[in-house]
Amino acid sequence: MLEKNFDPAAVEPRLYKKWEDSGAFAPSDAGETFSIVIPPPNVTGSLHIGHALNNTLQDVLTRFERMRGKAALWLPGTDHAGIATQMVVERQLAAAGNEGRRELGRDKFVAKVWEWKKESGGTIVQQLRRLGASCDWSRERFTLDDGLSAAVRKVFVQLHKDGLMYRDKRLVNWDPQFQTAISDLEVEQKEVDGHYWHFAYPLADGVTYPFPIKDEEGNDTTETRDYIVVATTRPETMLGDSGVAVHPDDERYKDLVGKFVILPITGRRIPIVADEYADPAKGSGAVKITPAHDFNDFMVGKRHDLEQINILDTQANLLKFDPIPAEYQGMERFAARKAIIARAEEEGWLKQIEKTKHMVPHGDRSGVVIEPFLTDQWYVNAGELAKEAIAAVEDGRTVFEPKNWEKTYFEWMRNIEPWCVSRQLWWGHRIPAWYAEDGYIFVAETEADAHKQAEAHYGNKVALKQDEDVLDTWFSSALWPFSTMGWPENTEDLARFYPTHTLITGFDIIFFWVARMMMMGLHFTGKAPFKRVFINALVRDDKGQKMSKSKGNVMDPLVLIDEFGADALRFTMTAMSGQGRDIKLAKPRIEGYRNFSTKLWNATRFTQMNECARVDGFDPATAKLTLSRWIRGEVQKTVAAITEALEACAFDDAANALYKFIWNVFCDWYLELAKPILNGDDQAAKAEIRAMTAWVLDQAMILLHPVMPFITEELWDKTGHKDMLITHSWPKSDAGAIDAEADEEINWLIDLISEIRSIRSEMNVPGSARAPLTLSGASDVTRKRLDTHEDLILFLGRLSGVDVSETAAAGSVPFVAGEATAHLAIAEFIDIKAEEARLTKGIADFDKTIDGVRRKLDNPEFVRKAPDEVIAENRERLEDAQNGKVKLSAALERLRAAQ
RNA sequence: GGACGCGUAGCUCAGCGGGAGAGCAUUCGCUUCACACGCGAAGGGUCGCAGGUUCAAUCCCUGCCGCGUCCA
Repeated sequence: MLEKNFDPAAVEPRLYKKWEDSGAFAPSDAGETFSIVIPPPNVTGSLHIGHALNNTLQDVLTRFERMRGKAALWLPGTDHAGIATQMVVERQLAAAGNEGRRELGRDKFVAKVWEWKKESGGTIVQQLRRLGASCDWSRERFTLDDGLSAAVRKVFVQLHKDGLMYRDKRLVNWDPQFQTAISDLEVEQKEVDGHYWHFAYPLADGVTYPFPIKDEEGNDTTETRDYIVVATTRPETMLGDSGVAVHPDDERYKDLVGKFVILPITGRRIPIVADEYADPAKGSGAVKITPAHDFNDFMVGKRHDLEQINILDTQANLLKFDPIPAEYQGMERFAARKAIIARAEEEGWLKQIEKTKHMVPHGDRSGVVIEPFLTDQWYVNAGELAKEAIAAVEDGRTVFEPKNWEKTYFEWMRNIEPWCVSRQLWWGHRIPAWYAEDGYIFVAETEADAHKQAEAHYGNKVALKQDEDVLDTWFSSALWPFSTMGWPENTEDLARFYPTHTLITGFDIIFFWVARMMMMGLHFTGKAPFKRVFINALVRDDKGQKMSKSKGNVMDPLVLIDEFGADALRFTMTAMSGQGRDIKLAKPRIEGYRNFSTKLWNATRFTQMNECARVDGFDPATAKLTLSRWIRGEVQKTVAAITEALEACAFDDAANALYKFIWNVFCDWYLELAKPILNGDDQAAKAEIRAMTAWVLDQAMILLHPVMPFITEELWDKTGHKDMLITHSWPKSDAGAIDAEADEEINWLIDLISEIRSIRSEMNVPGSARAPLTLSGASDVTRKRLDTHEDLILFLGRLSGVDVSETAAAGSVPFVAGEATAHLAIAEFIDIKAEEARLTKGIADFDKTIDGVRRKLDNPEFVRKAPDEVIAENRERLEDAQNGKVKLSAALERLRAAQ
C-alpha cells in the first residue's frame, strides 16, 4: 500500500540516479534519431527560473521522443563565458588580497581560472539533475575542451582563407573597466539625466554671418555672429573634434560651409561641412564631429575625410601626450569633462546649459559607461555568411516556432554588421594568428604551421609573436551544434545526430547565438544546424516584472523544487508555456500542480485498495462494459491530443489535456462510476473493471511521464512494473477506440447525476438524505440505461430508488433529462418559493435560447447561406429548448395548482 | 520613430467565424469507506473603444485608446 502522500525530496535523487546508472539517458544505438543540443549555460552560472523553463521543455521533448522509440540525444554542456568568468576570478583574487591579473601574468592567471572552473564550474550542471533533465552526461562538453578548441582554430583559419576573417580598424564598443572590446549586443542603452552644453566655436579668418533671433518684442530679426554654437553631452570629446557639421539645407549656416572654426583650448583649425546627419531642429542645428569617439561622427568623418583623433587610452583617461594639452594629460574622462566645462565658462564660450535625458551605453557586465573606441580588431564578414542563413529560414530548412520570431531573425540578419570577434581578455580561445616583426600576419592552426608559413614567406626563420587576444565566447558557441558532436572529425555522432532536430531557447539570444549558429553551421557543414527553433517565453514575477536580483523578486527554482517537488515545477512551466506570451509565475500555481500530482498518487492508492491489478495480455479492446468502452475512448482522445501537442511544441495544450484527463475524467468520473462495480457482486464486471482500471492508470502514467517524470516513475515501480517508465513505449493512437454509443450513454449518465447533485445542493438536501427518483416520458433507450446503471445512479445521486412512471410523487422536484422528465422526491426539503424561482429561471433560460435561435432560423439569408450542419444544429437546439420549456412550464403549473 | 505582442470572470490565462471557458480566489454544503494538497454545488464577463466585412464577429479588416518588449 502506498503512503498517503508522495515525498519528492526522498524519491527524486534516488530515481535520477537509477535512470542515470541504467544508461537510459544515452540514445539507443539504432533507429530514427532525435537530437537537441542544450543552450550551454555559463560555466559561472547557477540555475535560475529561465533555465528551469527552458530545460524543462527540452526534457519534455526528449523524454517524449525517447518513449516514441527514437534514438533521443540531449547533449549537455557549458560555455566558458569569457568576461564573466574572468571577472569572477579577478574578484576572488582581489577579495583574497592576492596579486591581480596583470601582476600574476597570463599563464598563472589562466591556471587560476581553470582551478576555479574545476571547483565551482559544475554547479549548474548538478542543478539540472535536480530538475530531472535526462541529458546524456557521457557526452557533456565545454567550449574550451580540446576538441571544441580545435574546431575553433580550424574555423578561424578557414574563414581567414575564405577571406571572411580579417583585421580592421573600426570603432568598437570599448569597456574601460575590462579594457576589452565588447559586442553591441552586450551594450545596454540606459536613459540617464544629462546636459547639453552649448559651446561657441569662434569662426576663423574673421568670418561673420547674420543669425536669426527674436528681438525684445518677439519680432524676427538677426544678429551678426563671429562664432557657431554646437551642443554636446560629452564636452571632453571636443579635444578630438575635427569638424563641425550643418545640414545642407539649413539657410542659417549656408554661407559657412567650407569655412573654418578655431577649436577652443587646442586652437586647432577645423572645417565646417554640410552633412544631413546634422538636424536643423535639434539644438543650434550645428554639431561638433569627433570621428574617433562616436559612431555617427565616424560615418560623417568618413564622408568628409575628417581626421580621426583619438584622445583616450584603454582605461578611458585622456592620453598622456599630444594632441592632449599638457594640463589635461592623463585626466580621468569625467574629471576632464568638468575641467573643460569650467574652462569654457571662464573663457566665455559656454553659451547655455540645457537639461536633457539621453541614452548612454553601459557594459552589461561591468556597468560602466562604454566608449566608442578606435582599435584594430578581428572581424568576421557576417554579411556574407548571413546570406545562406537567411535563405535557410526563407525556404523552410529551419522553421521558427512561433513563426513570428522569423521576423526578428530576418530583421537582424539583413542589417548585420561585421562581427568583431576579438576580445582583450585572457580566458578563452587565443586567436591563432602570429605576427612577424614587420607586422605581417600568419594565420594557422598551430604555431609550427605559422612558422612554416613565415619561413616560406621570408625564406628564413623569424621570430613570431602570437596575437594576445582571445575570441568572443559566442564564436565558439556558434559552432556548438557540430563541434560538440566531434567536428571536424568525421564522427559517428556527427553523422547520426547532426543536424539537430529542435533548438529551444529564449528570444533574447536569437541574435547572440541562434543567428550565429545558423551562419557557422551552414558555412562549415553545409546544413542548417536545426530543423526547428522553438522560442520559449520569458518568466516574470506575478506582477509581470522581469525577475532580477536588484529588484529582489527572483524565484529560485531549487527552493521551489524543495517546496513542491520537481514535477510540480515542471508541470507549471509546461502548462504556462503558451506560445507568444510571457509567463507570470506565482506560487499558488505551482502549489496547484503539486496538488495535481497528489491527486494521481491517491488515485493510484485507490486502485491498489481495490485490487486493480494489471492483467498480463489484457486487451482493452475486448472490454464489454459501457464504462470500459467509454474510458478507452477517452484515453484514445488524450493520447491523440498530447501526441499532437508535443509534436507541435504546444506544451500548454499537452499539459492541459493531461490535467483534464487525469483529474476531471479519470478521477472525477471514471473512478467514481467504477466504485459501485468494484463494490458489487458481479464478478465478471468487477474483473473487467479492475483490469481496465489498471490499464488506464498505466496509460495515464505513460502520458504524464515526459512532464512529471519522478512521480510517474515511482508509481510505475510501486504498481509492480518490472521495466522503467523512462524507456517504456508511447501508446499508439487508434481512432477506432472511440465508441460513440458508449460516449453518449456515459454523457447521459454524467448529466443525470450532475442534475441530481445540483438540485440537492440548491434545495439544501442533507448529504445523508436518500430520495427516490422517477422518470416519466422515458424512451426505451433511457429505460435500458437506467436499468444498466441503476447501482451507479443510486450511489452517486444518493438515491433510495429509481423507477419509471408517468405519475410522479407529489411535491417532487422536476428537471429535464434528455427526452424524459426526472422527478426527485424531496418534498420535505422543498421551499415552495425557491422552487418556483428555480422553475421560472429555468423557463427564462430556455426562452432566451429559443429567441436567439429562432431569430437565426427565421432569417432567410441564414437558411440560404449557412452550412447545413450549422442549421441542423440550431434546429436541434431549438427543439430541445422548446421541449425543456414545456416540461418546466407544466411543472410550474402543477406547483401553483398544488398551493 | 520602426517592429512585435498583449488588452476575455476579482487575479492568471485558454479559446479565435456559428451555443462565453479553465485554474486560483470568493460563497454555500460536506469527517461520502483514494485524496481537506480533498468532494459536491453556486455566484461572477456590453470578450479595451469606434467603425467595416459577413446570413452570423470575442474571433477577420481599419482606426483609436491603454500596456509591454525589442530595435533605432
